[in-house]
Amino acid sequence: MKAKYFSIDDNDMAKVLNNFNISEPKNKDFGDLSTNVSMVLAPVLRENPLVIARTIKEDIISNWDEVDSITIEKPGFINFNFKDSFIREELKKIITEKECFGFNKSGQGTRIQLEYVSSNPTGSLHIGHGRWGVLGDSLANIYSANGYNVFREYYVNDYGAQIKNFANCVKCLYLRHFNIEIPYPEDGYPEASVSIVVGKIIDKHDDKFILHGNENNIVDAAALEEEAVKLMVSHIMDTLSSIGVVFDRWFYEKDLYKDSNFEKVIGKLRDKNVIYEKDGALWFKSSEFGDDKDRVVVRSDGNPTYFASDILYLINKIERGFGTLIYILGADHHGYVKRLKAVGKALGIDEGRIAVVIGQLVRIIKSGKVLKMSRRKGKVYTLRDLILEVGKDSVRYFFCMNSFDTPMDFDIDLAKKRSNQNPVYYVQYTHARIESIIRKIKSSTDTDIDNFNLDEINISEMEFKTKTERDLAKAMIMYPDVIYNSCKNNSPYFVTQYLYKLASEFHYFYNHYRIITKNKVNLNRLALLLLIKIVLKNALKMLNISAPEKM
RNA sequence: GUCCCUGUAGCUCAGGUGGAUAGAGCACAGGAUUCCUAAUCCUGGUGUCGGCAGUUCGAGUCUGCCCAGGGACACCA
Repeated sequence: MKAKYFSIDDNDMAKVLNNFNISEPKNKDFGDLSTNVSMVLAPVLRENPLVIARTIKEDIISNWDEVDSITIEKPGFINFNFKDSFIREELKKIITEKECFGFNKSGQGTRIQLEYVSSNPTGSLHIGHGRWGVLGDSLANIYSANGYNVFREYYVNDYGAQIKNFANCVKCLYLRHFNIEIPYPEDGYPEASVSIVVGKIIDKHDDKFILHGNENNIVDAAALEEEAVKLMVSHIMDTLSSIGVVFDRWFYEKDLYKDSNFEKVIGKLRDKNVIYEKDGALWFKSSEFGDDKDRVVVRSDGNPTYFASDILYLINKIERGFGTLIYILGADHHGYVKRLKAVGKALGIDEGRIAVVIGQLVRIIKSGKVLKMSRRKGKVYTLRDLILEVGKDSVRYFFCMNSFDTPMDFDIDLAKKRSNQNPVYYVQYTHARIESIIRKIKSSTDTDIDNFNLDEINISEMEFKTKTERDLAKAMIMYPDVIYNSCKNNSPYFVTQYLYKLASEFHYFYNHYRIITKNKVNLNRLALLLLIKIVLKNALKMLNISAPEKM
């Protein structure tokens, strides 16, 4: 049998390594961990999986110090339990690592840039932007926790046709305020939303942008545009920061065109022979690199397209030395993925360095009905409205609750409920309850909780007197895995799911066992409680959701 | 027409690399508090995993085709 291990050729070995797993079984009764390795080996070794399982059990797993009670089940699963001593060793890490418990170094300091939201500064953020913002921010936290060197960036489109259009709308409404009528742009933005910006400009600057005594040129359009963009960006910044979404850099599109950078890049692309002229426009040969068709870089009127900026920005990111670039885009932008990757390929950038996360769209549900958005009339339920209505914690939790692949419905009524129907409260209540117990210990027992030093707890002597306590301990030591996996899968919702599970186990524990009985504290359980508090806080911090002392 | 996403319990959704009896929450019904916050806990689940084929020891998971819903397909951004 042993000889057979060595007779596996590389091909089969790869297959085995790819397919075998060791994980928590769906059904807890099977044990703490389970592996399918013998079933994966069976076809390769041409041996009954049960026989292989027995060999592995005897020769390998039984030698592991961490493991207790190994069993073999039907098709060939090997199930085993952790020794309590192993769980205790893992628990010690919570005390030594504290707020860093759960972190790992798998990212090896790779510099990684995340770009998200990047909404045009021509209007308020909508609900979807909130989802990308929260997703991006949480993901950034998770990557950091996995040892990456993370940089968060918002790309401001302050260049091109859309911004000109916006500027014209602003100009028109601004002049109208001073009784100068010019026609409102036909494809202009809704007046209702533009007028908010214009109102602010007038409050701040009054008629500063009016050029007096000049018949042909009545307004300083460039300065007005600059001010309008500035106000919009700061409005967006305020909204996002109110839910904890902050950036290391706000990157302005205009900067890409400084110092004739554009001409230089076009020159480079020409040298690489990936660009050509047709119908008076300049085209990029994206179809040669996996896109459906070639794309225009410079229009026949001489203006660069948005795609041109994409190219410049991509090159800029690479030149700044980021190892991996993550783009978080809404589903309405998925068409860009192919051309973006095409540019990467054309420039010889390793494919794995450009990752695109496509998030599906969000609908608002209010009183059981889909809230209809009428952009034209400017009657939009904005992100700011949502934040004001349900609050930061609910916004963050709800946006992290689902896989981003799922189009999501945001149920406003649910998010506002202060009851067990609302998962945010359920999770936060756990923390508040722990704090409450601590207060109680302080006020009505002789245990000196203020000087109760976790470092002094002798975890090695901790006992798991009930299955509940052991399960709680086990749930806690699984937390680092959650952080690792949620990074690997770009899925912050693993953390929300974990939080809910941990909260649920805690509430069960709380309802069935007492920490304080007749003014005496059960120190074993108190220790467990304080450990949960740390893990809970860490997980909440990963999603930037508050851990309240009281509720 | 082409491309992307989705289809799992009444509703909202998990089901990370195929694995054991497909799971949570909500809703609904009943129960629990002399005692640390009842914003809690306990009990109650027969589902054509959208459909049909295929791959294999094994498919909700992989492949193909079909059906349904959402989104994207500009010298707009």
